[in-house]
Amino acid sequence: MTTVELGRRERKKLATRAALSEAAVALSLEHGVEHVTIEQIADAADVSLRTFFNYFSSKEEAVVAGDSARGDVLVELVRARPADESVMTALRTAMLEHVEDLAGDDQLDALRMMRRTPSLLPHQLAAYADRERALAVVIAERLGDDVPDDGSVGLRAALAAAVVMAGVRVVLLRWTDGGTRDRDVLRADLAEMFDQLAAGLDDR
Amino acid sequence: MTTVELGRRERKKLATRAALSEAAVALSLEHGVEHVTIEQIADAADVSLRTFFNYFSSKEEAVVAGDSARGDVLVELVRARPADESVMTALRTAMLEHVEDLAGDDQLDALRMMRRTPSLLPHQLAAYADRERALAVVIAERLGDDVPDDGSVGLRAALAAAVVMAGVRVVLLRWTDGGTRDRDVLRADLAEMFDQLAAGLDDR
DNA sequence: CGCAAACTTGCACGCCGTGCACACATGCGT
DNA sequence: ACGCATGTGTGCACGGCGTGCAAGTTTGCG
Repeated sequence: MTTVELGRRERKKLATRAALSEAAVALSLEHGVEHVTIEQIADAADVSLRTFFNYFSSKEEAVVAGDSARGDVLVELVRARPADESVMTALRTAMLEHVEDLAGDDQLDALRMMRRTPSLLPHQLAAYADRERALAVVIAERLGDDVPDDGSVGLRAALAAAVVMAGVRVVLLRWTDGGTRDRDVLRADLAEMFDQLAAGLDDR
Repeated sequence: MTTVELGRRERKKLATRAALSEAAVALSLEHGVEHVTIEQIADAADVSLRTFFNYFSSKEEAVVAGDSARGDVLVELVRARPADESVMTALRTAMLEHVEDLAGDDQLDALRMMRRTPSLLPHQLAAYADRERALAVVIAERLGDDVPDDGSVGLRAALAAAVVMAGVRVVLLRWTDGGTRDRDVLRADLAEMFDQLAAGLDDR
């Protein structure tokens, strides 16, 4: 992790950012995203409205930030898999590990709130796209491709990243929308998703 | 097509919508999306600013509308494939047909402009998500699933739709970002994309 | 022709997002 | 310990955004 040594300044920044994001989620859970103003969020985090915009460029970004951070963890889990694992094996294993990181019911409630708020959808998808780019780089490295500084990768890596993120998104959406909170169900759906991808999605 | 018989009212509405969308694209191409105000778009389409919001809820939506409509065509092409084709065959064939619909250089310039405008990304992705839902329904019907009125579909259909849309997005992005305008290159990349999906994206 | 429904428009209002200037805190070299 | 360069927080101002509302206009239909 990069969280080893930070000066007071850095720590304060992270704390403020976290406070803003948490306030955004809490207020949105209570009143609905649409009915929360940025000013309320800033007040709850005890900073000025102007300062809010030093950290996030919109209310939606603040609400989604937590979810986004969880996605970064997934990318790191993939990177941490042994180099001799195939791409799809590494992705599958990392994803199943990642299910453990989904914490308690409050986080799940927040997830549900986000997934069913239409105005949040564009920003959630944009967050997915960000992680997809990061994941593509990790996959390209695993494939032995050399990745230029601009982050452009080959078709194969970009495709694998996009497809798996799409699969994860679909499975996660169905799980949060469904009534159950049983993680075994989620694990089973993820496994089936990877199985179908491996089988080429063929129906004949 | 559904464009057979429309009253004057409906035709005017479609014309206004098209005029707004085209004005949005033209002005964005000329000045950049960020520097175009909704008022300018409304003026160019010769309607009031207030009327703009009767058609689109944001500038971005208007700019992306054309691209979005093209996506609907793709979904219809898939639906039109013979019922005895497998899902992946129908998707592959429809997509290759769809390449023909990409018209001249001006449309391509518009596409390029959209793809490289960051503030448009969320709305483009949301548009993709809309078509993904429609595509999932078409796929579910082809699989013989019965689709309830709320549009919910099985994992298999949802997954196939999401994965193929993700693949198309990746290939299209790489093509527009690359220098070439050669459609044979695009066709080849699409074919390779489907091949890799069929092969389960496996690298061992 | 006349009415009901749909569409357009102007107005008003509050929120959003940013540039700017200035105050203040921090870290760093001396 | 001190002072300076740099970075961060805040208030202010301003223009654009998005919507509810009510009044005016057009369209479709009996």
